[in-house]
Amino acid sequence: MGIYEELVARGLIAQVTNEEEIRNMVNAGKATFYIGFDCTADSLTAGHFMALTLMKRLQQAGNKPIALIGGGTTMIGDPSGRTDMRKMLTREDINHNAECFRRQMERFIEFGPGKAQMVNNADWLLNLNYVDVLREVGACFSVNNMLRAECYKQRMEKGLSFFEFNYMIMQSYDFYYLFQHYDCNMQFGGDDQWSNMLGGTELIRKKLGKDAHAMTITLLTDSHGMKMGKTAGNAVWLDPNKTSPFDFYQYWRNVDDADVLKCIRMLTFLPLEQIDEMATWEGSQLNRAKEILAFELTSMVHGEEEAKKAEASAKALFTGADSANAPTTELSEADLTDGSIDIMTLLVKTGLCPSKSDARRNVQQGGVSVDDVKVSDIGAVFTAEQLKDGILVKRGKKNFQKVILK
RNA sequence: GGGGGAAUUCCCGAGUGGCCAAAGGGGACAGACUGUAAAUCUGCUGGCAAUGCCUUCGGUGGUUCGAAUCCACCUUCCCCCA
Repeated sequence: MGIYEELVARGLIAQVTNEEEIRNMVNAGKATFYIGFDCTADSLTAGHFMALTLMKRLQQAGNKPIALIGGGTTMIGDPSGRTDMRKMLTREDINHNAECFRRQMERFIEFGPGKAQMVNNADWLLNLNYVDVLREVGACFSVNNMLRAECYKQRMEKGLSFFEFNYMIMQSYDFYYLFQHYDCNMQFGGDDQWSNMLGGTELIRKKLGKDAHAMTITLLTDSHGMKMGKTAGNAVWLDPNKTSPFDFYQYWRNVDDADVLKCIRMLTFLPLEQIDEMATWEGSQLNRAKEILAFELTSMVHGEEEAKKAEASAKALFTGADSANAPTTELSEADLTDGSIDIMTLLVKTGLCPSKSDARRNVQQGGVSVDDVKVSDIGAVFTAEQLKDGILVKRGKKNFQKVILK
């Protein structure tokens, strides 16, 4: 089985421009492909993770990845699937973000001569001359066609500025540029990028009379059709300072029954035979599959060491065993009032609740416990004596902090 | 260029002088049930030194005892005509 067949079997491929040619090229390790990353934040997210694993899979099969940092395109912002315009970022922010991306990617992909490369489209986009671009590139685009593109549909109702409308042209130019200067013959991207990507292959055909390829990755959605990798609108980050390894682990540990197998297939590197066997598991047995998923992904992103810790913490928390690896908050004497601390202040200090009002609600609704004893009195107080040995504070079933007085 | 409309809390969306921290829905959070799942039911959803006080209805001023609500100007967006 070639790499292309494996990608299909894992359900990773959504659309391709020419299946036959792409299969041959990819299986023979002859593709030089790029994936663009918009650097709108200072960390990659779980959503980018799939793209990273895909680059890795293809690299292992002998193909050459190019990670394109959108230092130039981020100056505009992709309107695809958005209902409002993105906030404009400054150049300094964008450069900082690009640097953060690079560090995270190096964990997955081998960069170096003859291996993967990283490029920044700021290097060629920012110096373009407006009139030249209009004459050379703009002439190749039909506004009529662009308006029909799926990615602008939503914006046709809310309004789309000319500024953003140009995003597709910039992205197409990237491919055109990489095709000429880096022998890049294929573009990868999320399925929502399809129309932007076709813009690139069209441009190359019109300007150079040559064929380039495009291939999209299935968007990872849950059983309700929502994009995965987000919790309550917040992204699940790959940066351990933004999403702790434990929270990262828990995110995957808690996916829907209906989504586990799909996630394992698409995101992990476990052999397909092993996955097919898991597919026969049912009911509560799926919990085992979720543990595997969470462990595999956490070790890829944060290392096996961290994955083991997260797994141990999770087990300890839910089985009531020792809490040696629990996330810990250290308090000092200064955090105490008259040698003790009340439950509401404690919840806020540990970050378990955002405000005292919220802490009060949680206590009143019976969601708070300390060392597995429910706290129902909002005036409950803990003394320095109790805190010295450490106590385990829980809000709800899944949020907890060990608190210790230093 | 001309005319008309809109901006409300995490999101959608009611509210057109006091009864408004602001209906309803979604989401989130907590509880019950479970398998750390889903579905369902219940509670809850600005903050605080909490039967009270403070901040919030695009921005800035104004009218009024009192403004999300009225007036002026500004900003942004939508629609129609050119």
